[in-house]
Amino acid sequence: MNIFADFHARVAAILAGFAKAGRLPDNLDLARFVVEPPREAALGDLAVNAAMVFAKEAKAGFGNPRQLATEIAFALAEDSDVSQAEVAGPGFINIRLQPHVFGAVLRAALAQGGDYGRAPQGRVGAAQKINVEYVSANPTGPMHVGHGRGAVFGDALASLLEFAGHTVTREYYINDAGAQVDVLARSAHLRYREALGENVGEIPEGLYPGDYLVPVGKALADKFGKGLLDKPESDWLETVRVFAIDAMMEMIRQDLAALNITHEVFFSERSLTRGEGGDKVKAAIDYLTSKNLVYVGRLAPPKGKLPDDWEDRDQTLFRSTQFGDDVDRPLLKSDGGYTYFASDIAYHKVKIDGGYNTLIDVWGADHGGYVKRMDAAVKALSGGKVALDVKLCQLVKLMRAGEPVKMSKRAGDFVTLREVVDEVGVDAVRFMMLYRKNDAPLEFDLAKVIEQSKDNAVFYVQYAHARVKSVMRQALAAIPGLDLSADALAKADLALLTDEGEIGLVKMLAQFPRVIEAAAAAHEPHRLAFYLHELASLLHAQWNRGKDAAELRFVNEDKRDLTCARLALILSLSTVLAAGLGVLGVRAPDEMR
RNA sequence: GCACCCGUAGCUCAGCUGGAUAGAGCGCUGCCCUCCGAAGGCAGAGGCCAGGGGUUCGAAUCCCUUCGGGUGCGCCA
Repeated sequence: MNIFADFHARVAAILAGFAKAGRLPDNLDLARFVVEPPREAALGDLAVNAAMVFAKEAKAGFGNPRQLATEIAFALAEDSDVSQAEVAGPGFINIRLQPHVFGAVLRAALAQGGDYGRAPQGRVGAAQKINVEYVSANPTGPMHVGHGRGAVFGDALASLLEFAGHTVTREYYINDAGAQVDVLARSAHLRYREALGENVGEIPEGLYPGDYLVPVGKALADKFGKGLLDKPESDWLETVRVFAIDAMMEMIRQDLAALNITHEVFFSERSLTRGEGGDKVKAAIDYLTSKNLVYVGRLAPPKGKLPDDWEDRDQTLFRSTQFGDDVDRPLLKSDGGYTYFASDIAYHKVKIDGGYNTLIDVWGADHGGYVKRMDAAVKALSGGKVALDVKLCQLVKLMRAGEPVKMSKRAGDFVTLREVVDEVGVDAVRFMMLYRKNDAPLEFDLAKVIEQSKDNAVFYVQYAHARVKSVMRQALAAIPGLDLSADALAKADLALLTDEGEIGLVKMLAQFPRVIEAAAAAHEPHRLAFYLHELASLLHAQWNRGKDAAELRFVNEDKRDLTCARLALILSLSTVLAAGLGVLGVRAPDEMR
């Protein structure tokens, strides 16, 4: 039950009536106006801006927007759920709802439990098939904190979209085709020689020095003995590469598992050219060629400082400028191989052919310069039918008690994602990474996130949930035999909830479905995190009012009906907290021990 | 030189795709525990939404521009 969407439909119906009577054009885009909570609660329960939005269209039939507003308000006042509808300010319609509407919201929330706020089955038309590609760290080493942010973001976004009624696939693109996996193979081979007793000394420049390859070397030695020793690289490279990539991917999978992240699809870049179905990169290029979007030409060198090895020559180019890119982009390297972009085009073509309406790519901010060309490619490949949204995650600055954590680039001496998770826990890592817009830089303070104070948003929200559970336990102790099930509490006399704070909490509850919808539509899970924090804040505040005024406490032994009504309220709130945290992948504990 | 992201309270950040008098936490000042978890809460001070133009009923939000910060800039991934 979403009263905002509900009343949007009712106002839309009123407008349609005016259109039928010839007083408004009948091609109004009804998605343009909104029904939202008013700026201040004192103004009412719902605010509608339709009259102002359609001011231009209403000129002929109504004169000025206030007249349109007045007539909409008049029609709304007939609604049995409305106690008052009045025009205010430049043309807002402020609606005050009958108390029974909020009772109905509360009962609906209790009846639906963890599914309250989940998109109803009825919205088939709006549901999409969405592919979320995230993490996609190169399989050359353990994940660092920056990867972790993209991972958590992508995972929470995927869950959010599912909760909002979409069909979602979580996907990981393995960059296993480039030169750096050859470097990985050489590095692993060195560790292999080391495992067989050779003193390899310092790891040479250009190879991966990290200790994490030591066990890979040992495993190679166990499996192949001396079989890969004293042979030219061409004899062992392929074997070692496959082996090392598998080991790295296994390690990455474990890092992700530590964050409760799993992907349904791991897509190998290499499989594009060597997998079943032939060379998919060639097929993609052929497809673009057939659309006359590929040509051989010369690119102007970039202005400013020229690259040292610049060589003016013809290239095979994709006409990305036709789709908004700044320059056309090369598809073939000078050695004849495919560029990374060419592979990525093929990869996105595979996704498009998979029937998705929306593709979401989660990348690090350092790939921002790549967005336009990818967008151009998806437009070209899908004929503009498939939407691509690239979400860029900014850097994570690791801090400890206000001081930056030193991250030297030397010898694999960096803080891994795993170390951070082990130190502060999954919940803290996940929530803090989501408690920020994805395109804003993030300061992650290792000391602060394990602090148990309101300074720490994770704790604060979890505590709100635990506090409700605690009150429930107290209630049972105070009134033995009380039935605390949602079914029983839903039968309480909810009209007894008349305190301002209580009504504020019910309104907050009513907003949950709307927050889910908006956050999902904008692909912004942080909105949910902020909503949960605000909900927790209101809950703590109401709890505290009971400190000063005993009659406001949730549990009153001698007022059983009132107690039940209040328990119904906070139970529904705890359900929302649990559901919301669940979407973010954070636990909702029953007690904070 | 060009492109993209960002600029909101002393600090860290929200601001619901253009709505009403711009919000929260920290920090600062002053309060609240014989009482459901003070691991909390209440109140106060603090702003030319980087600057300047524009679009319209209405702009922190959209467009142009200047300044300041970040990222990237044939064939790497």
